[in-house]
Amino acid sequence: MDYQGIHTVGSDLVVEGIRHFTLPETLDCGQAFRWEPAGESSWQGIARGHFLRLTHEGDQLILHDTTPMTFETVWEDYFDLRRDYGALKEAFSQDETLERTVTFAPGIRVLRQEPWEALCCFIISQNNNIKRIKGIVARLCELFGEPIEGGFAFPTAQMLAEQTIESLAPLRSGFRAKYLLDAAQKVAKGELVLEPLYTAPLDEARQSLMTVHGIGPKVADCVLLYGLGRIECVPMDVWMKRAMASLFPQGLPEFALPVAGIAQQYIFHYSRHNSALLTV
DNA sequence: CGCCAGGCTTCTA
DNA sequence: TAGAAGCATGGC
Repeated sequence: MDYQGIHTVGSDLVVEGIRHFTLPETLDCGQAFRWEPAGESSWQGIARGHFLRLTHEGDQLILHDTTPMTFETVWEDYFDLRRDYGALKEAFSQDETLERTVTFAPGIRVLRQEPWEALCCFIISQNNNIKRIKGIVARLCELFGEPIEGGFAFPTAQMLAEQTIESLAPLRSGFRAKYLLDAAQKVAKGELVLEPLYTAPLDEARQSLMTVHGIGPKVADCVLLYGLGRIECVPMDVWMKRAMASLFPQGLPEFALPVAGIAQQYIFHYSRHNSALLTV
């Protein structure tokens, strides 16, 4: 558990004694695409159908206009605050290289996003850059998402399944539009059911995701890690391949394998910001 | 302007 | 079955 307790101040919810969590490192490390800075020490975004603005002050995390109920049912899980990152990072420190990547951005946590949203976002991410991914995701929500307080919810598979390549054109998502459509249709028809993938055997889950046209091994692993809580999963994109070859030519240390996806997030972020240090 | 982007599908040998 | 080309669009 990475916080001590909560209390309310007016309409805000204050998380006391927050540890192993900083907003820029967690919300801007390439795992989620709907968060943006909102002033000094504050960020805002929409996830799980809720708008949230939050502020980090000292060891307090302030969730503005949030009830204890919403914290307990949405945000505590989304930010994975029940997980003990202190223990995790201490374990990672057994390996000198892994320790270096953790020290570089110690405030990273792996978010527990909605599987359908993660699926769409990482389809969009393929052969794309972060800036444009965010733009496409924003347009996707504005055009097809349910209006909510503060913006738009992520569109449902049913809503997207009713679209066509032509009606998706305003997204300017290029060749990925047909992939989104196929994913939406398979989910809407029940040909792909995401719920069981939280617990299904990993390779079975991966194969199931890869039945979607446009989902390969890397996107499937992103959905498993970021959307389905499968923290043993390591998405191997170009940066991770480079980082692994350079920093861990023998592979990750064995003790890290059960939580390799979390290690991956530190390594990924480190390699993106220290590409000059990666030989090979 | 030209290269590249948290890859995948399709074509080719 | 491996490796390369093509893909839409726009960031830098």
